[in-house]
Amino acid sequence: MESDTRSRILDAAENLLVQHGLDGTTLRMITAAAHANLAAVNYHFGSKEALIEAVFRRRLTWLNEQRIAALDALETAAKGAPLKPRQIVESYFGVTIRMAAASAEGRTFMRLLGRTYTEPSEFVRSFLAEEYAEVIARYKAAFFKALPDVPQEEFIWRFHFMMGALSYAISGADALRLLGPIDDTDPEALYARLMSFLIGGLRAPLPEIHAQAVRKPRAKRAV
Amino acid sequence: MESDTRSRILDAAENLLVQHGLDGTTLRMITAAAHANLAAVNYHFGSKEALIEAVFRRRLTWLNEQRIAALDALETAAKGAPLKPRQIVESYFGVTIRMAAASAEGRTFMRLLGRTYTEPSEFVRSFLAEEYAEVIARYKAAFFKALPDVPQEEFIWRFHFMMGALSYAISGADALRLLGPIDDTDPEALYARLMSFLIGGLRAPLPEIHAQAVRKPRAKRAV
DNA sequence: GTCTATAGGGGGATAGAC
DNA sequence: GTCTATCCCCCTATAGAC
Repeated sequence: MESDTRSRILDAAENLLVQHGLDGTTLRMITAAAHANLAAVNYHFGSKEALIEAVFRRRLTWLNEQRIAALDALETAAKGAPLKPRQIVESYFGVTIRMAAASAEGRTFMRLLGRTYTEPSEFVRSFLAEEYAEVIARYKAAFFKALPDVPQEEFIWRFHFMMGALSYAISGADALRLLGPIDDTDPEALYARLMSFLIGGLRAPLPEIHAQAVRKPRAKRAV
Repeated sequence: MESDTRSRILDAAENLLVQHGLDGTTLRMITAAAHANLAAVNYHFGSKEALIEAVFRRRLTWLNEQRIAALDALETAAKGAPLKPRQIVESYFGVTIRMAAASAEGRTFMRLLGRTYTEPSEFVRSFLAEEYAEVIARYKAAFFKALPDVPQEEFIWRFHFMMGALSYAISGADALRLLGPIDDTDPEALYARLMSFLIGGLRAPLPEIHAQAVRKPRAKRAV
């Protein structure tokens, strides 16, 4: 069961990053936890930033491939017809929740990912943008086709809100436990709850601004 | 227009914290931006942690008082009858969005707050718990009364999801702009969009797990 | 109250032996 | 590939002059 130093460093970094954040995790903490030497990080990865990037890419590349594969399967089955919004949501978020459900490592990573969406660090932003480019393009296209009545800008906001709910769902342990004792040990239940909420939000009546925008293009811009 | 050193430090810290995070912001950055001396932070606040706490409490105490006042007004008007879920949601999130809408400082602070919910740092968690205790208790009680059919655990999750959507809504500029060009300069539009989504999610049909839980208490726990 | 100067610790990175 | 030792930088906090 001896894994090589490189993998041990990645595992240790993943665990520590989710606990202490990007800046709060030091190379000394990582190498100590990985039973490796301090210099090993620079030998294997080149720098702290490059290590962090490797931690994300290791699982994120695979995750996004799964998402695309799930969408491919749906679209093949539909033979060119638009998908149901529910199918698309289940496809995207289902793959995500399933990764969290499959293993403790998956959960750790998803929590790290949830935290990191709000991390404005430039270098993180750039490689996340790279990793997500294809998935985003594919799912946006599928949603636009499935919901031709929803203005694209509205949909982008709703997808954004869905990501927020997902993020909190996964990092639930960290964020406001203030709300009350919650049982987040049952991924199937979490999946069902989240899906119900997301579909409800996605299919909600459009806010009035759209009607206004059509009828009165020169309406006052509210403060 | 000369403000005192203490206020200038708080303002500078607020701006820098949202850009660079808690660990990424140094006292040197803050005092330089505030045109104050490095030692001034320790003189006025005692430590970096105490300064951060002061940054949050300065606006959060007021914000939560507003939320409670809004709920008080609704409940007085209702004379003991349950409120509509929509009213409660609009009350809580409306106050929040309004603070973001009112000024650039409000927006900055709300983005900082959104980021911080996922910050697992112990000292942050403890003073946030303190600041939120009363609001959470009041709103939970109002929701339970308004939605007697929704199991409390389900509601706690849904409130959690709503907080996530709110958080992403406010920190929209930071998080996945990948989704596409979004216009977050119109708080009224954002309010309308978010409210529509949140109400849709809150009122969504309950997931099947509840029916199962009632009918088969000994049902297999899904992995 | 505000400054300078500095203590004292910890950070990332690297040189060079093995 | 892995280690030790070390460089050099930046951090928070404080002592003490003004």
